[in-house]
Amino acid sequence: MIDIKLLRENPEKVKKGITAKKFDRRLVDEFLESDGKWRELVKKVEELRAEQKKLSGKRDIEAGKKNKELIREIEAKIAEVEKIREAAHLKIPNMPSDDTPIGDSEEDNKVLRKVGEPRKFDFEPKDHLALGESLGIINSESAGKISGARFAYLMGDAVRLEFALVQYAFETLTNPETIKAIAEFVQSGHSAKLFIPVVPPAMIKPAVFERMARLEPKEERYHLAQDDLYLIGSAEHTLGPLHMDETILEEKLPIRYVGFSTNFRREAGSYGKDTKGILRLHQFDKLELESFSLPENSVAEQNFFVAIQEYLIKGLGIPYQVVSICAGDMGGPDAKQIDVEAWMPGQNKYRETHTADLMTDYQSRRLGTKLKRKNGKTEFVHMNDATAFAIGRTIIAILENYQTKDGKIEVPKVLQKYVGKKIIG
RNA sequence: GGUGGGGUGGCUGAGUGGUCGAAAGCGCCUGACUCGAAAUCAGGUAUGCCCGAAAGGGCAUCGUGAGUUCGAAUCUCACCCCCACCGCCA
Repeated sequence: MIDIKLLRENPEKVKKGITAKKFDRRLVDEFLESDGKWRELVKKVEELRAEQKKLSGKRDIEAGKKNKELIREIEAKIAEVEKIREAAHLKIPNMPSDDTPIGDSEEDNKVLRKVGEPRKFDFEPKDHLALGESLGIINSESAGKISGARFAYLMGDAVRLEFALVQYAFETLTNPETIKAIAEFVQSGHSAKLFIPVVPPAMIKPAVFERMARLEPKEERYHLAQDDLYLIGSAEHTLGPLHMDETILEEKLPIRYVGFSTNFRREAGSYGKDTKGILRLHQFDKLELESFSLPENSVAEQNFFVAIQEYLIKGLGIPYQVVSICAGDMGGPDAKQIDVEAWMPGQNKYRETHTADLMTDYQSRRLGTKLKRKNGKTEFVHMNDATAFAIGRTIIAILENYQTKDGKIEVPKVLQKYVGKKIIG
């Protein structure tokens, strides 16, 4: 939810932001109109309730009864207006940050930097599926028979790679020296608080999903009708509400988590897109960063997350580019979105492997996650979430970038001790 | 799944129809004492919303929602969650 004060005091600014995000600007007027009515009615009913208190203090039963009827009448009206007001408020997205590129689609995203030279092959590089199948570590065919399209079996060394990535990330994110160096690199004095590893629930209640502003698009979610629960599409979905309806003391911030989870996505609307291999599956494992921070530090926190992503992927020796996502292409709750895209020789292009979202107070306002300042004032915390590793996609990047002429895979140096070998094949 | 107990402020925890937005302790803030700190003492310390330039005033909130009542933390109903024990089970 965006700040009601901003809506009332600067509707033009909100309209501008909303339009940039390709939302209907009339939502703002809809909100303001119902908000005006709502305020009028609230004032009235509160006066009546004050009267009611006096009457009950005097034990004036008759007058109290009459007054009560009036109160009920107005309460009914308020409920009506409030429905419209709330609906409009919830639909209004977060405002894009000032440095977010304007644009409608992927084409308008801005490449901030490219790091690492794509490797020159002296043979025709294969794509990950061809490599994975011939090595017997990716099995799409059986998955198709057993579970359908967009499922896969990871086997053997692909599984070793998966858990190697998990260990590599956990080790990095809980290493005081590394985190301190990255934090200092981003901004002098930025908190070097370590990440708490989490395995969060993979199912979530609809109401909480809604409060995370992540239930929509619903057609993208798997719903378990029998228990009215949704499968998460990211660990973010159950990490974000971890401090729902809580007030956190200023000195406890930032709080940082790294969650491992299996994620479920219906991939509605992407029929025919990336249908081969493991780039876009209904089920995939991912390590996700989530943090709750002071508002004044949240921009640096996002940069910190991006720096961690770069550290991790650079450590693997995979070329990548960092992209600033334009207003029309980013998520509703985002104020700013930065993606890291890894070089994938099999497709001869960069593909998204990481994303870092700055939510400012948009989610925390819905979730009721607040902070209490040392001076006693409370406000909403700022939230950030980001990918540490989308494991499947990182495996793709490793297979394709590290393939040898005879179809084997060199294991990136930082992973060798976890995989237990230098060559797959 | 069964039985029992319970959800109260940043935390612990009292309170079973009106004087309760709520005792007490912890924590936190301010002041005194101190060279300074600790300890001690005194005072302060929930949130949201509405009206107001402000001072201030008002309303709501004791898991959530509905209800009974002139009046609800306290009574009724539904739901959610937690704990204990039993059963079942990876």
